[in-house]
Amino acid sequence: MSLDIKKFSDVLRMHKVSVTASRMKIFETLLQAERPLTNSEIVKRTPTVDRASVYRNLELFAELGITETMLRGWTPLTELAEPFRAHHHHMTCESCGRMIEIEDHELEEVLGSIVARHNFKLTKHLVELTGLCAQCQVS
Amino acid sequence: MSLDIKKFSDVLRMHKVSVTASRMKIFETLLQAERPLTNSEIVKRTPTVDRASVYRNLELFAELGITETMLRGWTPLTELAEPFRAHHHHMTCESCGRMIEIEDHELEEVLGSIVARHNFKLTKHLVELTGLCAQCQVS
DNA sequence: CTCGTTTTTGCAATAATGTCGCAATTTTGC
DNA sequence: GCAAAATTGCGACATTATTGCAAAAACGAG
Repeated sequence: MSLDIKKFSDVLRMHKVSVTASRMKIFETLLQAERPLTNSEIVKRTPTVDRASVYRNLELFAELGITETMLRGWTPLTELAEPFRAHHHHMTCESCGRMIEIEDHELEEVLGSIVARHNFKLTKHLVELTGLCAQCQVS
Repeated sequence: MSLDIKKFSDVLRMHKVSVTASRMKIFETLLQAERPLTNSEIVKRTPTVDRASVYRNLELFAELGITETMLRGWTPLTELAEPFRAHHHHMTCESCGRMIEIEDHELEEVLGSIVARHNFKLTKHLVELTGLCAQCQVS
């Protein structure tokens, strides 16, 4: 059994929710995804799991912090979060749709200081940059 | 006529799209909103405008940069962007739902340098912080 | 392993949300 | 004003999401 799968079932157990075949399927779908997916893509890619169960579990995953959600236009996209995926943000090209992952220490620090200033306790954060990539600027 | 309304119609004319009553209504709804709204809230708050027209125009507004969209859970929320609203980001309390607006020069600079490093040309960006506010941490 | 309990699932019905084509209306530029 | 172009409302439809409930699966104690 892959390490990720084991980590995943541990997280479920840790929160005292059952480890079921449906949850495994959905998790594997996200694990194998080449990019963040829409809800309906996830539904389509887990044909053995009923639509309702997919939704119920995606909501659960979000609550447990297993997944993160971002926005493309008006469509929410979901991908795995830490520790299944390294922490990162996204920079999306409006023209070609390419999505670059961003990891930046300084950014994280600035965010930390903003939060501290307001006495917030941060549980998650999302940064989305949108524009034109180098190629699409010239062509 | 309010200054915002005038600015709004100027933006429309500048992009050579018609200034219509529907667009005005939708814009006013956003202008009067006390917080970012979901699509269906906007539909409900503009009863004289057909659902389809609301959607078509919200899409137009987003293209023209009149509005910005962010995510609450899986639900996209829309609010006015610059110049109708000062540029800002959001910090949301998970417990009480309160949304604090963030404005931070250093943050903008770091984002700028990240973008430059990748030769992107930025058209917009979004920062969403989620956690517990000072009050909810103690209680 | 087996049993009783609890949780989760699938199903089916239904609600909510979003999209599309088209004729009628409104806006625009002249 | 008037003709052309853009936009709207309407209605039908497609897609997406939610809910109640009985059946099935997972759990944990013994």
